Formats: sequence, C-alpha cells, structure tokens
Amino acid sequence: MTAPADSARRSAEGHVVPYWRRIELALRARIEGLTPGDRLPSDADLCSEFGVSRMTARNAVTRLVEEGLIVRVSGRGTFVAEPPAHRRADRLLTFSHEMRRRGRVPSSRLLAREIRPSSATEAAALGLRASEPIVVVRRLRCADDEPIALETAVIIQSVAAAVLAADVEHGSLHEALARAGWHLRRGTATIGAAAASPEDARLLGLRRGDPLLVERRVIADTHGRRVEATESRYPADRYALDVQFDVEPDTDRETR
Amino acid sequence: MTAPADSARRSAEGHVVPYWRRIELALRARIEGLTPGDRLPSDADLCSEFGVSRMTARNAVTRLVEEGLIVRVSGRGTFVAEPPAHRRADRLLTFSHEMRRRGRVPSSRLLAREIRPSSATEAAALGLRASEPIVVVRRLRCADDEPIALETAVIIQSVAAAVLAADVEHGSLHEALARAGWHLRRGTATIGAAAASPEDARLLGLRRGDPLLVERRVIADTHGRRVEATESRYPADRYALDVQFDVEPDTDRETR
DNA sequence: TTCGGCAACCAGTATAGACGGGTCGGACCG
DNA sequence: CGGTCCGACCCGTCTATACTGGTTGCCGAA
Repeated sequence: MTAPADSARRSAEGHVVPYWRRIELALRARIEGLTPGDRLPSDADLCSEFGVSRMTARNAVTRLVEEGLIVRVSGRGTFVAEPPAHRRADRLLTFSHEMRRRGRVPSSRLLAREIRPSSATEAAALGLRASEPIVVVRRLRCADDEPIALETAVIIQSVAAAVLAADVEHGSLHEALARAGWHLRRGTATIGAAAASPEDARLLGLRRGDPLLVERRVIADTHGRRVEATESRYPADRYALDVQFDVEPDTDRETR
Repeated sequence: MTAPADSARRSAEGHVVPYWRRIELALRARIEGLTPGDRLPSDADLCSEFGVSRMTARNAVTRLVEEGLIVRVSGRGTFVAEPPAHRRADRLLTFSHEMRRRGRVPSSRLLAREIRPSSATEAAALGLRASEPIVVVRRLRCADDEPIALETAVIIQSVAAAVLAADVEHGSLHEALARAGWHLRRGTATIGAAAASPEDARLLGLRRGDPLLVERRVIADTHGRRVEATESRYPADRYALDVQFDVEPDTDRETR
C-alpha cells in the first residue's frame, strides 16, 4: 500500500498532512540547533528514521534547499547553509519575528485604522470593484525604538471584524487573520526606491528626500484569494533585502 | 535498467543532460507561444509525449512552477502564469535580453575596464585574499538611450583575458565568460536603496540625492566558485524588481 | 429544464528498487 | 613513505505503480 490511512495524519482543520511535511518540520527544528556547515542526515538516514521511502524524504529536503536553509553537495551530503544577513525577499515573516531573529526588540505604533472606499489602484491590486470598501491599517514599526518601517496595509472588507478587533500594536495582524480562518500563503512583491515625503521624513526621523526602500506586497490565502496589499517604506540605511537567484539559462537563449 | 545509456544525453561539454531538462526546455519554448491562463499538457500527456515516467515529467514541471512561469491547480491542470511587470529579483537575465523583452533598445557605454588590487570588501565578497588582483568593468546601461543603470562588475582575475577581450559595449559579459568556459549559475543579491552621488547623478541624468535602487549581486559558476560581484544602481523611477514570496509557516503549529 | 450522480481526468502523495557519478578514507603496493 | 586503487557512502536521476481527493462534463431521472 502506499499512503497509509493513518488517522494521525490529519491536522486540526481536517486536512491531510503529508509525510514530507512532518520531516520538513523536524529538520527545520533540528537546523535551529546547528551551525552553518554542520551536516544533516543523509537521504538513507531519513528513510530509516521516519520510515518513508527515499523520494518522500527527498521531497522534504528539497523544500528546505529551495528555501535556502540547507545546501546539498553531491557525493558528500547535506549541510546547514549560511543564513542571509537581511530578510530574504522571497520569504515573508512577521516584522516581530524578523526583528527578534536579529536580536532586536520590536514595537509598533498604530497611526490609523479605518474602513473607507478603495482607490482605483488599491482595488486593482486586490482584484476588487472600484471603490469597494477596504480596511486600512497604518503602522510605524520600530526595533529598539528606532523607526524601521512605515507600513500601510490595505485589507479586503470580509475580514474587517478580525482586523478591527486585533491588537495590532502588540500582536501580529497575520495571526489575527489566521485566528479568523484566513491563512495567508503566497504573494508577489515589487521592490523599488523612492524619496521620503515630508510625512515619511517626520515619522521615520529622516530628512525630506532621503532615499527609501519601498516594498509593495499583495498577499493571497491558501485558496488564492487576494486578501491584503501592503506598502512598506524603509529608510535605506536601516533595511535591505536578500534574495537568491538563478542565472537565466543562456543555452539557446530562452528569454522572457 | 533505468536511465538508458543514450549517447545523445551528453551536452557539448560532456555533462549528462537529464531527461527532465529536455522537457523543461521544451515546455519553456512552448510557453512562449501561449498566453497567460492557457493550459499545458497534463502529467500523463508529458509521460507519453516524452516517453518518461511521471516522476520525471513532474520534476521538469516543478521547476517551472518554482520559477513562477506556470501554476499547478490540483484537479484541473497546469496553466501559464501571469508574467511579472518588472524583472524578477530571483532570476537574472542579461540586461540586453531583459530590455528587449520589454520592447526597448538596449545599449551600453563602457566607462572603465582595468585590473587593480581588490579592496577588502571586494575580496570578501569573492572569497579572495585581500588585495588579490581583480578585473573591474564599469558600464552605463541604457534603454532607448535613456540611462537605466550604472553597473560596476568586479571579476576574479582568472578570467581576465576573456573579460579584456570581450566587446562589452555591444555583447554580453556573461556570454564572453561562457565562451571562455565559465558558466554562471546562481548567486545572492542584496537589494537596498541609496541617494545618488554627484557622479551617479551626472551619469544617470539625475540630481544629487535622488533615490536609487541598489542591487548587489555575487554570482557563482556551476561548481560554486564565486566569479563576479556586481553593483547596479538604478534610478528609482525607471526600474523595479518583482519577487514571489511564501509566507513563513507560523512558527510552531503547522496548520494550513 | 434542472438537478443529482457518476465517470473521466488531474495533480498530490507515496512506495520500492535501480544505476550513475562524485567524494573520501583506508588498504595495498611499489 | 608515498601513491594508487577500491569500496563505502551519498546525492542525482529514473522507472513503474497506486491510491487520494478535487474538478468537470455528461447523462439520466425528477
């Protein structure tokens, strides 16, 4: 038989949790306690440890490799990778988690929270009809009381109740959404730069015209529904993003 | 046996070309002629078309999914994805290709090309000993004669001959390196912002202090050797990067 | 005509086994 | 003592098969 009808494979919400997921989580936890360069179990080790076939074990490992947490070296083994110096642009973790990961103390100041009709741009980003109502949450995010980001989140009205009830100064907006049953999963970001407006400058403690790193994200939930569009504005000298990239195969020049 | 000892499986350099690679390239070409939302062959179709097992076909498809070219929808099929508006931060393609993709005419102006000892920062980025010699190529990249990027590439000395011989104003630096046997494959980028220096401003046609998007890349070849470190400085209003991201799994509980 | 159910598809997950080529340490030989 | 070769390991690739759950279109019954 193949997938054992093992009842413990179901999560709280009743979804089936694949075997590779358990292995992935176990490895993720194990990596926490290791240092870069340390060796991880081989494919064969994982097979016997978790009682799965090699393809299944490799599936779990492959995900961590793509995430950049570990590297596979053919003929030698699998090793813990060097962590990036900044937040990875292709991962999104809550501001609080990210700052704590870097040993800093996060805090937030709520600047505004309101329901209003969406602008044309906002409606387009979330795939709404023009001027359909949205919830806006605007926060100043700090680390060790130093302003790091000016963040404006625009959220679809269906989750208004959860957003308005949440403690967005001390808790995570995404955690509040998750509790309301909206599990955010993937998204697309556009990264650019801009000059600080007078308001940016005042809130972030800069001078007008100072360079900002601007990240615009549209985040969708598990079912692909666009839930949130956020703009984060970071002072250039306090924030950067890392990303791993592949060189486009030059072979017979595939472009796009 | 399993992998047929098919002699056509070897590339010009003698590497074995996996089956999934051929399928990947075939699909990549096919996608060119399709529009977003179009359906691609199912796993089963690919199996019979290319005469491989399903795991192999899926391997090829999975790579394109990760690249964001296509999306898989369980129960329905695989579809061409919406292309990003800007260059994807997690792909690197030559400046010329990228501009042509957007229907613009690329050109370059060579500002400097020299061999000199590396600075401490440069040596660290490339993993060299301090002040080991490097080749520096500095170019102004334009589209339709509008300056788009100020690019400074720092390259290890082993490839100096190829770099000095290359026509870097009309040809691609990476193509020159590829002809010399150095196949660049992966890298890490750090994305930030900065204010234009007087020199930036002069070359890019900006005012001093205007915001720039700054991308610093370290690129390695197929064997993991770091070959090139490049800094690109883009005027904020003429360039942006796109990236797809995953939301970090909510620490402890895996739900979803 | 509409609605319910079924069959055909389709991707997701999983098994078990196999060969290839790279890496590395130890045994063996000169 | 040094160099070479071999075998143990390990990742990369590939085959063949199978069950699950979601989607869709079609057909027949109400």
